Amino acid sequence: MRGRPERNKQVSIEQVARRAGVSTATVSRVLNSPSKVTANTAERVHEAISELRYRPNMFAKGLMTRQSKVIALVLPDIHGEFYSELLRGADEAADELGYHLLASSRMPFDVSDRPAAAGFGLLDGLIVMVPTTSQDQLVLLGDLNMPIVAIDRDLTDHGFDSVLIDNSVGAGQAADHLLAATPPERCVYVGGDQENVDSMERSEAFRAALRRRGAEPAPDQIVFGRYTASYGERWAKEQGESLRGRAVLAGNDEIALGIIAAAGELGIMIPEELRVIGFDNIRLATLIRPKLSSVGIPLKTIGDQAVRMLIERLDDTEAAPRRVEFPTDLIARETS
Amino acid sequence: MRGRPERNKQVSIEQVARRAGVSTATVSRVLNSPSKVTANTAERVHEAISELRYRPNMFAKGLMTRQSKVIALVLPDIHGEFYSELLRGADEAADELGYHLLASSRMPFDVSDRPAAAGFGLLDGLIVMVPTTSQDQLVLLGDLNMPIVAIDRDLTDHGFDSVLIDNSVGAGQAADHLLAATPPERCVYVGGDQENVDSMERSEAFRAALRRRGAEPAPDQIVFGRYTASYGERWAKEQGESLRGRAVLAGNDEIALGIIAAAGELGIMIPEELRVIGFDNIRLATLIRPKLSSVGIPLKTIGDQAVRMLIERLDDTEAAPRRVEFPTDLIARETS
DNA sequence: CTGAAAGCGCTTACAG
DNA sequence: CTGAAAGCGCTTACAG
Repeated sequence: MRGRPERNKQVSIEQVARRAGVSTATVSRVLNSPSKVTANTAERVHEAISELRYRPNMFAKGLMTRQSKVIALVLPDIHGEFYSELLRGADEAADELGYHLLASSRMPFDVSDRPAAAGFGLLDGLIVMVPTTSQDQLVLLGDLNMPIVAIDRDLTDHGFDSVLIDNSVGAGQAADHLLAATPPERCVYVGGDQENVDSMERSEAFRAALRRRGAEPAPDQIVFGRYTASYGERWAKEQGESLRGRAVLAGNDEIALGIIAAAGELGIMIPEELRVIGFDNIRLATLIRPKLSSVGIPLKTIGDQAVRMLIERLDDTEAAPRRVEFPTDLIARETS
Repeated sequence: MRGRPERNKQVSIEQVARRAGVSTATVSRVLNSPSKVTANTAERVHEAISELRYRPNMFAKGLMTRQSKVIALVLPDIHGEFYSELLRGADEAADELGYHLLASSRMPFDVSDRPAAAGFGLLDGLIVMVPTTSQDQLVLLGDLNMPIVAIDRDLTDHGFDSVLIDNSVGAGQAADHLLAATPPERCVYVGGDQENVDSMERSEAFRAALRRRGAEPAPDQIVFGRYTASYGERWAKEQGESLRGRAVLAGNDEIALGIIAAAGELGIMIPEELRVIGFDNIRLATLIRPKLSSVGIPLKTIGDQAVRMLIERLDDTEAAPRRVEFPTDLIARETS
């Protein structure tokens, strides 16, 4: 007989039990606590299971156990190079610990109303990257009433474990690196969205580095826009010839790439006439020529850590929220 | 019976019913079929719901309804630029249709054994990108016994709806474009993994284009490696000076970027001395200078289509598997 | 070690 | 329109 299998004809634990000549309780035991069962009966049950191609109903199971063994990673968007390593680290850790990790780009807005968002009810916990300082999102997270680990934002005060990125170290290194060969007044920070926490922290580290040299950055030495290449390109083109002799720390690699592209069109040589350092150290950084200097973030480690914290939290809802912070690090290459 | 084991304080439909002075059936109705309920009682129930902050237990609900309104998109890996648009298209369609989309990079191997993989049991359906010709994976998909839509591979014979990419159109355009200014014997296809269906199809289209000009490609004019920039770079460096005057169609943009990077180091000018066309048209293509020519794939449309087919399939398990194919298209920019 | 039975929190015919 | 009740497919104390 060919054709697609019929789904509605699901085999239940009851049928397995009957086939193996045992009770459903025993079938359940061989599946969940094999040590409580004779090798003999276990074998009979396993036979029945594979003969019938039995697969437990996860809804029924979840209804009793109150867990699904699936967790999700919610990112502002799952697109782009940036999250690659984060996902990879999280994925591997989840797998190692017997959980399944799913990624979502949608925040669970309006959980109570939107039917689709109800899917979150099936998850044991959430890892959420919260890049803005918006209060609304926090309220929503609280309403979710489930174990949550925050990435990139300290939410321990709100009761959430938090995995943080220390932007100041790497941004400071980058600024110092630029300042070593370019006068302070020719250095500039071109950041992403102003509401973005990382973007702010990086700008502050940049400002601090200048101050350490006794220089106060002018307003146009610290600017904010968007985390996109097109913003970088636009900014650079607005600067035009005045770009020559400057050194820029970009809010992320995309912005840096946009600036570099614009410089190419303007005939400005990098790094001879314009020095650029990006942030995030996306894989692409080593793909272009000259290779992009960038501040690296240990994203894989961060993903790994977030998963471990979440799964520990699942076992102990009461423990005080923990906070872990990872440093960033300048990787000087050819553009600086 | 002694006191009930107070495992949790989750509020149930029962408590809502009591508070509103109605039966649980009525509460369920105001949630799922409001038209069957008086406005008056509906209001009372809604009040109780928000006072108690009631949230339905999705496991119990799923046990009855046999659906979760959650679907997943399984990709070889969720990393990298390539899948951005695919995810975006799928995400938006799912949301529009009242479903929640989750992404996973793990194929549901060993579903019966691995506890983590059991999470798939909570999904209503799957969209799977199957880039290889491996038989094993097909068997696994069949074992899953759930609605599945395949992307990039025609699995209608196996009972799965399929969304296909017509590589030949775009690859043919690209080859013709190269052949218009470079003699056939100087043109080469540098592909990804040989087992990859797309990589093969693209090479065939390339070969066909040469033949249309009466030229038979030599073995070293069609090579396979991996879908990575480092492979492209390695290949290009092996060619060395012989690169000059060649025109290459790369298996994807990453390979193209690797080749371009190597050319940069070798001092070979693009496009004057070496012409390059990539595949996939990742966002990065317009970010480098010269801008990368590339064959575009309508990934967003593909993601959208896959979701719609899957959700339609959910409503009608019996209909014959459908197949939809989308064309590719050359976007000539500066590297060719 | 094993089974009978209660119960998890919902939905939905079936009566009223 | 509404309620009582059966039942979805599991797990797990409780007895034996």
